[in-house]
Amino acid sequence: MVSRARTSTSARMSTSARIPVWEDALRQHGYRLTAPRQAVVEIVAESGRALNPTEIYDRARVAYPRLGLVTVYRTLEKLEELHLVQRVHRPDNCQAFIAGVEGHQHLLICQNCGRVQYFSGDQLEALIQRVEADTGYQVHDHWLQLFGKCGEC
Amino acid sequence: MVSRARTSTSARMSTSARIPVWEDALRQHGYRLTAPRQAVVEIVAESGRALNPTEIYDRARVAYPRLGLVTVYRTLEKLEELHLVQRVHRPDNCQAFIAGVEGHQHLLICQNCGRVQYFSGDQLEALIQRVEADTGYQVHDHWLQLFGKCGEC
DNA sequence: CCCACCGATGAAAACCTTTTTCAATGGACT
DNA sequence: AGTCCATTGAAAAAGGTTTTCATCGGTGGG
Repeated sequence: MVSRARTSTSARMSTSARIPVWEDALRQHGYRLTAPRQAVVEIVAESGRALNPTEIYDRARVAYPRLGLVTVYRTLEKLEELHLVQRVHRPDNCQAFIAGVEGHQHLLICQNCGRVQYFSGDQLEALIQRVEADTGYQVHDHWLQLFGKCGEC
Repeated sequence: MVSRARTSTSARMSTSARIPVWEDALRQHGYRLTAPRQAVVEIVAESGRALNPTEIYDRARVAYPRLGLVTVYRTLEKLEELHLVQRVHRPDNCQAFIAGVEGHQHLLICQNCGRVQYFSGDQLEALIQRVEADTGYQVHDHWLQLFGKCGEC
């Protein structure tokens, strides 16, 4: 029951299709494409759940056992800088990462299994204008996150 | 330029008026009211900015120099459990605390000085229903945070 | 008003995650 | 193939949070 106009980018681009895009982005920003980086990219690009550095490390070592945890941190830093991944904030854990999407989208997170879905169309302009008038703040950015239970949980 | 109906609870209750309420809440839940706790409560209740444990520790020690950092952590844990304080999540730091308010309200945070203001009236019901229909998730909770620049910055 | 109990405290140690350091490695371009 | 320098992994350092434990002191009962 997904209306086309509202389909999230993560649904539009298959997770495996994301990998060459990320690898190009790394190269185009002067970063070398190495085996340990490929192992990290592969895990994060293909996960529909937010993963923390240790989880990524454990999973990526299956494909590349020599991988060091430090490299996971360093690769995530670069992927975040290129907006290829983004950090997911949850009440108990703000150190998890998920593949990013283009444009302004928000997250819907399953509290049970951690599955993450993007959505857009928040229409907060009126609210933001009202809050600006009420408080004297200038609003430059906003976060909206929904928490719940996914269809499979 | 604050419209009355929308005034935040934090504006309605003066920060100093919050202290006896908090102290009662602690007692009513079987927690003792001690000097170190009072020192912590006073700092958090009176701050309009989100403070992290070390900042609270530094400020509270002015009034109570024997205070230990561990007590700050333990007191924050209890205040959070009683919903008297809440954690503030920001892109770079999710370990800061601010006095909580009753009911469902959201945060507006100054990116420059850290001043925090509550607001309400998000009217996200329609959006949430649409996202539920699109994704098959059941939404149980949401976070909305605005970031910007306060009137004094 | 004093006592006794047991929750609360502070210091130190343990823990866990993240960052820094550094010598060795190996992509990418010539 | 050779050179340069970004990248790597291991180890150490750093930082922040939690646990441990002996002592202290609020609070309620006598």
